[in-house]
Order: sequence, then structure tokens, then C-alpha cells
Amino acid sequence: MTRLVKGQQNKEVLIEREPIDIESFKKMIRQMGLKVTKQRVHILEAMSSGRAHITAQELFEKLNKNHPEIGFATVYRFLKNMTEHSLVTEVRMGGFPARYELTPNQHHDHLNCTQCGKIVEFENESIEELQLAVAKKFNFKLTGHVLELYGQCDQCNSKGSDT
Amino acid sequence: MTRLVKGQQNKEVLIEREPIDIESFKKMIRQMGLKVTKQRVHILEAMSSGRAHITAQELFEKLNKNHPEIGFATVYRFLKNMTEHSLVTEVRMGGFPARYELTPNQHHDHLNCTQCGKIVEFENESIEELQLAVAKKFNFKLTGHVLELYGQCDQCNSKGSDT
DNA sequence: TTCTAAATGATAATGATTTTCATTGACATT
DNA sequence: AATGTCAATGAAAATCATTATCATTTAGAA
Ligand SMILES: [Mn+2]
Ligand SMILES: [Mn+2]
Ligand SMILES: [Zn+2]
Ligand SMILES: [Zn+2]
Repeated sequence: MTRLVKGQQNKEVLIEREPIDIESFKKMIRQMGLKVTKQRVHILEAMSSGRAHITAQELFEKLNKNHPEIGFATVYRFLKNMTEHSLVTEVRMGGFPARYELTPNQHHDHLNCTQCGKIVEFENESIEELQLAVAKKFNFKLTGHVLELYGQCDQCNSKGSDT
Repeated sequence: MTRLVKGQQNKEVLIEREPIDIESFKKMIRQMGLKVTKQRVHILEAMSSGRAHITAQELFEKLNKNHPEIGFATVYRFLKNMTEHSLVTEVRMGGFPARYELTPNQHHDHLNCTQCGKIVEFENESIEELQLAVAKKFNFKLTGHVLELYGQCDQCNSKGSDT
């Protein structure tokens, strides 16, 4: 069933990203060995503007306004394609629906406010190195990691507690 | 619906845990402000032997052998209770079903083999400190974190690649 | 032992994501 | 530009993990 929900408008603190034009989008799609369809281009356009970390559902709703002909199966399918090709990064916070972002050049991890949903991207080379050291210690070949920090942002802290 | 699946029997490298007796289990349940029922004690018994990181489904199947009267709603419910009281820790690996473990005294994170499912528990004080530093830098009050490392264990590496 | 709220288990419901399948469309080739 | 073919699409159903409902049972206080 298709459910339309008002998504909350949360702030993000992002690392720098370079803007991408439509031609680049088409190039990306071809690089994946897929056909260039208007829905795929629209999905990439939608992902490159607005909230960087978006759920499949939110993305579908956003697209739905200007392109009601795009089905959410297509959104899910293409997100999966792009994730497999590392053009999109899937971010999972606890048991919540996955959020997706166009993979930026610079690797980063996330700091999340559990109160208001604010997402801060950060990069810490020392942590990355220590992770490698841990893997090495246990004779693992490290292929990936998930580092998510949870807490309260300063706004939420100052605004008192609860609810 | 109740589905019975053969769970794979994967190895784990665990930090030390002290054994817990039935009386302690009952104490734990009372501490949560809950009634001591045989199903709850059985669930705790099942969790304290065998694979430390177990899914709700696996736990249900394990219990089902000797205690077919326990419903899986009870398993889920009690796992949730215990998670809320921090007696159990929920571990989420990617989009897979959550795994649960009796919370040990020592905090730790996980190193997972994506090939065979081996789980290694580790603890790295430096990483913990750096996480605090990151949170501080962005004026967050850190309340929790998820750190999961993914890779191939040495056995899987030596056994060649693929499938 | 009695009483009552909490706990249980069978089952239905939910929410996210995936699959199915009939139809459409991209694009390589005439 | 017209054709053919296989990938892509969208609507809908299916799946999977998890949670809620509700009639019945039971722990444990009185
Ligand atoms: Mn990000
Ligand atoms: Mn563990
Ligand atoms: Zn906040
Ligand atoms: Zn392995």
C-alpha cells in the first residue's frame, strides 16, 4: 500500500559535496550497465537536492509530487542497484527505515541526535586506523564498517529534557 | 506464522562472561519489576548457553525443542523488556534480523566475518575516547554508539574466495 | 485460598522491503 | 525512421521481521 506521510524537516551538517548535472547522472546510470530511463534520472535529481539522508519512502513521496507516474518499487529497485554499485550509501540507524545518500568522495560516519533527528557527518582518521588495527589483530581482512554515534545535540540539550 | 529453520552453527570469539545460575535469573527478572514465570526463566537459561548472539527466531526454535509451550510472542516481548533494561543488548548487522546477547559487564563492539558469520567481540578504549571527542567537538552529549566491523576471517581468507 | 493485574500464546496486524507479472520503453540494429 | 528484444516499470501481492490484540491462564499479594 502507498502511504503518504509528512516527513519531518531535519537539519544536517554535511561534508562538502560537489553538485552533479544531469549528464553526469546519465553517465552514472550507464556505468552501472543500466538503461537510462527518465525515472532513474528523476530519482538521482531528487536525491541530489534537499535532505542528503533520505528514506525510500520519503524519496518516493518527494518524487510523487512532480512525477506521480514513478512507482515506489522503482525507487526501491534503483536504490538497491545504486547501493550495490556504491553510488549510494545505505545508512541504518537502529531499527529505523534505512536512509540513503549519494556517496560522496570523502568517507564519513554519522553523529545522530536521538531527540530531533539531526545528522552530523564527520570523518576521523584516527578511528579508521584503529579499526584497521583491530581487524589486523584478529586476522580479519577489513572490508567495511558501521560507526554511528548517538546522543543529544546542543539545541535539544538546552531546550530541557523529556518527551 | 511460525517458521522452523536450521540455524547455521557459527563460531564466536567472546570476551569473558561469568556463568549465571537460576536464582540470579529470577533476581534479574524481579529487578525489572516483572513476575517470575517459567517461560522467562527458560528464555534466560537458553540465552546463557550456546551461541551468545542469537536472533529471536533462533532463540524461539531452540526453546521450542524442550519447551514447546512457549510462544514466540513471549520471546519477542521478553527480549524487548530485557533490552529496555539493558540486561540484553541488541546487535544489528546490516539489514539482518537483530541478534541479542546477555549484556556482559565489559562493553564491547563486534567484528563480523561476512563470509561465514563468525563474530569476534573486541574492546578498544582509544576508539571509545575518540568517539567522545567527536561528540564533544559537535556539542553532542553522547549516549550510545554502534561500531560494527565487517570483513573476512582468516579461515575464510585462506579457503580461497567466492560463493 | 482468593483475587486481580500481569503474563501468555494464538493469531492478526503492521511496516519495510521484495517479488511477480503483464505492459511499456530504451536502444541497438536494420 | 521503423523494428525487435530484452530490460525496466508500476500495480499489486508476497515476504520477513516485529508488534499488537484479545481471550485465557497464572504469579503472587492479600
Ligand atoms: Mn552521510
Ligand atoms: Mn557481543
Ligand atoms: Zn537534536
Ligand atoms: Zn569467516
